[in-house]
Amino acid sequence: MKETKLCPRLSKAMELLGKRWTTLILYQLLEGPQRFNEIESALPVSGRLLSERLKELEKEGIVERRVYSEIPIRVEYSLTEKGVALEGAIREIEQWSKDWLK
Amino acid sequence: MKETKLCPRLSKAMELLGKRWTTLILYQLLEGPQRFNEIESALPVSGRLLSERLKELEKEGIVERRVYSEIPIRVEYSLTEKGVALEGAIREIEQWSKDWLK
DNA sequence: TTGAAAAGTTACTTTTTGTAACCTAATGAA
DNA sequence: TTCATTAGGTTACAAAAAGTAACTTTTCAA
Repeated sequence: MKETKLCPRLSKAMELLGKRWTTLILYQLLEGPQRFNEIESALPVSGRLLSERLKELEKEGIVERRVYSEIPIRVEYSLTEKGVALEGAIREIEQWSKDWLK
Repeated sequence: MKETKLCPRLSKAMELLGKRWTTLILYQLLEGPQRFNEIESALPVSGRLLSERLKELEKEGIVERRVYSEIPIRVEYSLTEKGVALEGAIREIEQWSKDWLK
């Protein structure tokens, strides 16, 4: 990879948000905490990638994973404060898509 | 690919913006019209992908390509009205990255 | 004893990316 | 004349990421 004059934080942000499915997963979580299968059903993403993305987002402190030891087990994902802070950006994209696409 | 209840326009928006480099290229073009090599130097993206992305963005009416028949040839890329309309979203991401990353 | 549900994981194939070399045309230097 | 440079790409090939489907584990209910 080349060197760049680009702001490293924006660059990092785009490495996260610019990954396939990531922003749609966050959009989905804006609705409130959701279980793995709920997210999987709401989006055309496979379990493999959903699992991978949620792990990345958890590692970055954007999403929180909470396990409820019920039977059968229940796992809920929700946005952290850092994740909720992305709502403005996501809503802007949503609005743009309404104004300018098709 | 599975069926989904997801808004097809947001989905389409993320298919575009969620592609690697796309948003950084648009961010770069917010500075004003720029030549191919300028963009290539500003970002850690290769000529192959820059060319591919610019073509996609042009096809979507987000970026405009203008050729000046000088010697050597000059080609400038700029945002269309549709492209400029993304500024709000991009600035939100930029601000979030400043507030929350590292 | 068979089946179902939740939350993943594994194995394998297809697409995308990354990297580097190459192309064309014009100009200018040695 | 031959070589090098500039601009704006394209090609070929290897490496990484994504898509798909089958499989796993635990627990309970039929």
